[in-house]
Amino acid sequence: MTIKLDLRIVPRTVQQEVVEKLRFAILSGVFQPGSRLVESQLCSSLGVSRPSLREALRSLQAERLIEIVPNRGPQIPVLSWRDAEEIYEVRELLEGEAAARCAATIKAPDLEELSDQLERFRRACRSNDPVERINTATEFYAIILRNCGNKIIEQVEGGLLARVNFLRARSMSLPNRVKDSYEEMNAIYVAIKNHDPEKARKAARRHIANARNSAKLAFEKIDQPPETAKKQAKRR
Amino acid sequence: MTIKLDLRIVPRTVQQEVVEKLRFAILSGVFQPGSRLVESQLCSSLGVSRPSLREALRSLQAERLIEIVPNRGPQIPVLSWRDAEEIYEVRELLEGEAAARCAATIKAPDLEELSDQLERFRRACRSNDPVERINTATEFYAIILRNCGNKIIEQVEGGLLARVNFLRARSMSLPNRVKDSYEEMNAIYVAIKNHDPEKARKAARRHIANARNSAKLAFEKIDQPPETAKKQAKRR
DNA sequence: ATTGACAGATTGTAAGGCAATCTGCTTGAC
DNA sequence: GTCAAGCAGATTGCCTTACAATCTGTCAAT
Repeated sequence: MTIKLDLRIVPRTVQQEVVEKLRFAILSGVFQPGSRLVESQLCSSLGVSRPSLREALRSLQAERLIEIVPNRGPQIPVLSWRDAEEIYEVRELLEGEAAARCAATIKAPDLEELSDQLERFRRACRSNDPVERINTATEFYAIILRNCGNKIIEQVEGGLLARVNFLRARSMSLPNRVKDSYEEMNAIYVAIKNHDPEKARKAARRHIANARNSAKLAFEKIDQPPETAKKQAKRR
Repeated sequence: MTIKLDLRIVPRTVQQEVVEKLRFAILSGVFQPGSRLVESQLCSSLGVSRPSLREALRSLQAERLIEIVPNRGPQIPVLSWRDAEEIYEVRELLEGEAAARCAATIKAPDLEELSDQLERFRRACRSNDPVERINTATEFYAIILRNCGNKIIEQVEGGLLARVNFLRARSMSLPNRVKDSYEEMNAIYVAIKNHDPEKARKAARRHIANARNSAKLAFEKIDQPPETAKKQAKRR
């Protein structure tokens, strides 16, 4: 079997770099939800012209990472709990399906990669590095999604995950959540290893459902001081 | 109960109009798959400046209605059958879920609207107006999606539907497909009316699965003369 | 306290320009 | 005749400048 390698070189354009930089910044929580992004400021801090920046903003708008109100400009959307909940509901469907397909079709080398990644997550849990926990967990899901045999699921999930990602850091830091999280992910892995699609689907769904519940607790904690939130809302 | 009316006026910007016009044009099949879109031509035919057009193109790119290759510009993506199949697979999941939720929660007035729309579709089937058939069928699904209580499902489905829409006109025109289609949609409606979520889910999934099979036949019919397709591909 | 008007800030859109890249055609060598 | 090299035109990526439309906040007037 020959190695299937994609040699295509995709030139990196300014526009792409801006999209990636801004996406990373948004996901990292650099901008407060509800805050406005001023084009001229972004231009100077990124070192690009306004047209290039505006193209990048349109891309992010279509990804729903920012909202653009005509004549007011781009701003970081304020995610209500209901919004987040709906995303988790769809993720439950899609990740369940992905895990089931994965269990049916995954090959040995990919399975091994999944196992390694789970181990990495376990180690990250023992250490006290929340960023590493998120990264290893994300990569664990990513392997499942890559091997589910359906690129659309992968694409859609990627978009949804981005939008609730900032909740994950908080919910992961809830007491006991890390340990539960590992056990749930291990259950998914075992079901996939045993090529049991329905068990894998259930395990994945349960995992997302639990993550949703943790996220809800975390969300209420964030939203608890309503004074600050209301002032913020009024100011814009 | 007071009437809940959204009085907000959203000013229409040039870039929005361009996005809508181009999206409509793409979905209507004005451009051949694989053909390139030249910015200067689009600018003059739309009567807008290049920056505005390019912003609109970025939006469409993020919707995956066009592809933009650096230094080559935008082009209409060539949908392989596998791509289309994967979209149908995800639609089966999502529309099934939407129908089930709809069955659980839909209220009388919306149910009546659904019934009316089904009747409109039935009439469109009797007439020989393929455009009207597609429109009424699309609106039938849209009502279900609107009432499923999850905006994310609605959004994702909208994006997916757009990308396989051009296949629907062809698969609908296959012999007997119209009649089967009506009966399947009627089954969905009856299950929703009876507030039977699982039956609604199954009916919706069966409907999409059948639509997928018809689309496959239609797709093979399009793709049959490989000479033309290859010449087209070579030319770009 | 509410209204009205004004100034400053910001966005929406256009136009022009130039370097980098791609494409197709021609030329030249074998 | 075939194939590689090179050239010219077309096209895109990106920047700068510009200006009208719109929004926001302030301040005076009622």
